[in-house]
Amino acid sequence: MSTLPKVYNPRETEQRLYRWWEERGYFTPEIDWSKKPFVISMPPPNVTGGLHMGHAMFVTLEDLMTRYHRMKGDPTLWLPGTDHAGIATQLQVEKELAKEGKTRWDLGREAFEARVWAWKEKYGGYITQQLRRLGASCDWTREKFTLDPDLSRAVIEAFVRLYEKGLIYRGTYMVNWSPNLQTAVSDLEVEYSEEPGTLYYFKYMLKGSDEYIPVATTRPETILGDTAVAVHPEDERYQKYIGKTVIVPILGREIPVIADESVDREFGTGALKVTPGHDPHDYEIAQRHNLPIINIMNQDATLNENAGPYASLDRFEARKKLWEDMERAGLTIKTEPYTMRVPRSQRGGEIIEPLISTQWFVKMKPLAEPALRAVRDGTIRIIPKRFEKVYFHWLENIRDWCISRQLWWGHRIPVWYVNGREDEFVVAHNEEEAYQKAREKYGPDVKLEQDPDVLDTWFSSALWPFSTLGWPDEDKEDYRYFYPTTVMETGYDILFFWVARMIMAGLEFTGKPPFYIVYLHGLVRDAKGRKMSKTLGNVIDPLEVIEKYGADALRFTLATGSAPGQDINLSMERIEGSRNFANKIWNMGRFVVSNLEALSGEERDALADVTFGPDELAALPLPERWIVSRIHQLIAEVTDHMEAFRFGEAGRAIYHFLWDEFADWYVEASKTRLYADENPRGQRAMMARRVLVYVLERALRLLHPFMPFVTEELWQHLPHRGEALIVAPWPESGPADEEAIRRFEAFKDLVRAIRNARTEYNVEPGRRIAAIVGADDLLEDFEAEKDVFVFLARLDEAKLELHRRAERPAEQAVHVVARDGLEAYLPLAGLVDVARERERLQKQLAEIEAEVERHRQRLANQNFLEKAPPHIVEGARQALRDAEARLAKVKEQLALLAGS
RNA sequence: GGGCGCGUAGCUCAGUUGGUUAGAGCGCCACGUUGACAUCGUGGAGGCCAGAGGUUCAAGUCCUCUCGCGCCCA
Repeated sequence: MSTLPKVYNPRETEQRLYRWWEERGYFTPEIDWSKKPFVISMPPPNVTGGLHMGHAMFVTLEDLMTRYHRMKGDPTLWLPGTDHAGIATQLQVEKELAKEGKTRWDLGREAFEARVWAWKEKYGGYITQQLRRLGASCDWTREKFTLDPDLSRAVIEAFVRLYEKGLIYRGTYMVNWSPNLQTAVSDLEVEYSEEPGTLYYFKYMLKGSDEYIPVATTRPETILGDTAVAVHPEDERYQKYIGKTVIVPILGREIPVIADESVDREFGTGALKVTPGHDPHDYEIAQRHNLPIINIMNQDATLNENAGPYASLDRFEARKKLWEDMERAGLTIKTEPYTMRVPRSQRGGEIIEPLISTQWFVKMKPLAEPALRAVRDGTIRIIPKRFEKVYFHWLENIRDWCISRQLWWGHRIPVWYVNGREDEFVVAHNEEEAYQKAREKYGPDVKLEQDPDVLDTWFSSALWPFSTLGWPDEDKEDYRYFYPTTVMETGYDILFFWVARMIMAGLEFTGKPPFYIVYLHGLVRDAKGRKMSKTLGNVIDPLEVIEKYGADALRFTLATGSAPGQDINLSMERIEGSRNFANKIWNMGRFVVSNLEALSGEERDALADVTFGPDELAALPLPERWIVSRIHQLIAEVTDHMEAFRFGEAGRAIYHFLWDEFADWYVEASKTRLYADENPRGQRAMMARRVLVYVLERALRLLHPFMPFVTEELWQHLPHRGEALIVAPWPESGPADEEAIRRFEAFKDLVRAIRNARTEYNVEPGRRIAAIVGADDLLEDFEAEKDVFVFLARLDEAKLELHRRAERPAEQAVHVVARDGLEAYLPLAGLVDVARERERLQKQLAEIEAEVERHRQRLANQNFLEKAPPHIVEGARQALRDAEARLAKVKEQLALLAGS
C-alpha cells in the first residue's frame, strides 16, 4: 500500500502522462498499406478562442473513437488544427487596437494583417494546449492551420476550379449586410429573433386625388426607397387602383400601383409597399415587374442622399423623424404593437440589413445534387439518422452561397481587376499567373489590382478533410493513404455550415466522399437545460472542471451523459459522480496491487500472461467462474456498442460491471481467498490473484478510451505486457459460462435476502448469526463456497447448516426466500417479533399473489400460447411455477406463525 | 406555415431490433470507521413511462390525435 495514495490525484497524474504519451509518439500512426486506417479530421477550433464545453464534447467523443481504433490495431490518425476564423479573430484584434485608440484603417491592410499574425502567434497555442489537457490523443506532428501556405494553396485551387467550371460568379444581389462589421454575411450567419415592434399604418396618396391606399409597414424609413405599391390582383378593395400612380410621402416621388399575386391580402391593410433595395421579398417583386431599385442606405446603415432630408441620419433616427414629419403632414393612420422577426447577426447580434451589393457567389445546385445522392444511397451515413431529413431538406432548397467578405483577415479572393475596371478581371492562382493571363487577353500594358475581399471562413473549412492531407497534391502519401477519412464528428449546429459543405466540396474536388460516417453530438447546456452564456453567468469552464475533478471525470460524464444528437444538461453533481468513479477504480487497483506485494517479480510477471479458455474457466470456483464469464460478456457487449457508436451505453456497461459486480461482489469474495489462507502464496490466493489481475486489467483496457489517465496510471502498476495502455490491444472476449452466472446470481440473491432480514431486525452489522439454508440444486456451490457465503452474509460458520431442503428449526426464526427452492431460516433468538414477522410475510404474500395472478392470466390466453414464440411461453410457465412455489412457502410460514 | 426533438423516480437522464418484475446517478430515510475506497459500504422508500385512442398474444418501445416545453427551416 505504500506506493499508491489512498485518494486518486488527477492533477498530479494527467499532465505527466500526457507529456509522456506525446513524447513517445503514440499519437502518430504508422502508415501500413496492408491495413485500413481509421481517420478523423478534428473540427478546427478558432485559433484565438478559449476552450469551452463544446470543445470538451468533441474531444471526448473523437478521442474515444481514436483510442478505441488505435487499440484495435488500426493505423489511426486524428488530425488536429485550428481555424483562422475571419470575423472572430479580426474583431479581437480590432478591439485591441481600439484600446490604443486606433482602427485597422489607421494601420493599413498590410500592417493590420501583420498585427493579426502576431496575435495568432501569441495566443494561437493556447487552445491547442487546452485540448491537451482534455487528453486529446491527436497527431500534433500533422497539426494544420487554415491559413498555412499549403491550405491556402488548396483554397485558391478550389476557387479557380469552381470559377473555371462556371460555378463561381460575381453579381449584384440582395445580401445580408452587417453594418457593424461592414461586410456581407451568408444566409446561415443570420438568425431571426421574435421581438416586440410596431406596425405603422399610413396613407399612400393617389396622384391628383384625395383618395389614398392604406399601407402598413414595420420599417417606415424604407418608405424613402419605395418604388411601387403592390396589391393582390383579385383584391376587390384595391383593384381599381392598379395602374394608377401614388406619391411617396415627404419625398413626393411618383410610383406605380402594381398587381402581384404574392401579396398577402390578410396582412396589414392588404396593400404592400415595395422597397426592392431593402427587402428580399420586395426585391423579387421588383424583378418580376422591372421596377427600379433605390438604395437609401450607406454601408454603416446611415441613410444616403436618396433619402433626401434624412440623409446621414442613422436608420432608426430616420424612422422616428420621418414618422413625425408624416404625422404633421396628415399622412399617418395609426400604429399598433406588433411582434416582428428581426434578422440579427449570428456573430455580434446586431441587426442585419438586407441591401443590394456586389459580391461573389457559389452556384450551389450542381454541388448539392451529388451530396444528396451520397447520403441517400448510404455512401455517407449520418448518426443519428433523423438528421438526414434535415440535411436533405436544406440541400433540396439550397440557395447560392455568398462567399466574399469585406474583411482583411482571411484568404484573399484570387481575382485581379484589369486597368481599374470592375467588369474586367482574371482569375488566377497568383499574381504572376494573373498578369500572364491578363496580358494575353488585354495586351502587354495591363495594370492589375487584386480584389480586396477575403473568402468566407467556411469556404476553407469545407476543404478541411482533404486540404489537411495534401490536396491538391493527390500524390502525397498522406492523401493517398488517409483519404477519404472515416468519421466526421461534430455538433449538429454546424450541419449546414460545415458538414454539408464538406460533403459537397469533397465530392466535387476529390471525387470521393470526405468521410463515411457523420456523428453529430448535441449541445452542452447547464444543469437546468439552458444554453451556457456569459450573460447568464452559467458557463462551466472545462479547465476549472479539470482542475477540480480531473479530465477523466469530465470526459466520462460527457460520454455517458448523452445520446447522439441529444443535448446534454451538465451539472457539477454528475461530474462529481464521475470523479468518484475514478477514485473507486483507483482503489480497486490499490486493492489488487497491494495483494501482489508478497509475490516475486517473476510471479508478478507471470500474471500478465494469464488467460481463461474453456478448460481453465471450468476449473475455477463459482465466484471466479462468474466474474471471468462476466468480463468476457462485457468485452463482447462493449465492443458491440463501440462499433455501433453507442458510446454512452458502452461507458455505462463498464461502470456497472466495475462497481456493481467486480468491486461489490468479486473483490469482496476474493478476500476469503487472500486473507483467510495462512499462506499468502497458497493455491487459492494465487488463483484469486490471477482472476483479479485478469479481470481488472481487461476492464481497464475497455475503459481506457473513456478515462485515459486513471486507467493508464493504474495499468502501469499492474502486471502487463507492452509499454503503455494507450497502445495495448483491445481485449478479446472469451468463454462465458451461463450456468455459472445463473448460479452465482442465485447465490447473491440469498446473501441479499439475509442482509435484508438483518437490517429489518436491526442486527448489529458486526454480529455473526446462525442460518439454516435450503439450497436445493445449489447445495454443492454453497458447500464449496461456504467461507464466501459466511463472509458476505456475516454468518457464524459454526452455526451454519447447509441442506438441500431446510427444516424449520425449533426456535423462532425469520424465514427468507431468495427464489424457488433457495431459502434460509435465521433463528434470531430473542429478536423475532411475531407480529412484525407476520406483517412482513403478509406483504410478501400480497406481492407474490399478484405475480402469480399475472402469469396465470397470461397463460390462460389461448392467443398467447399459439402466437408467442415457444421460449417466451416456456419462460412464463417457469415464472409461474417459481412464483407458486414461493407462494406456498410463505403461506406455510404464515400458518406456522399463527400456530406458535 | 413546414419539419424535428423532448415529456420515464423529488432532480438530471439511460432504455439497441416490441418479450416476463422499467434502470442509473444525485437527492431522501435507516444503519455502519470489518485490513481497497466515507470521493465508501449495507439495506430501504420512491414510477398508471404527459394524456386519449389504435395495431399486436404482448407497447415506455410501433401508428393516429391532443396538451406542454424546446429547436431548426421558411
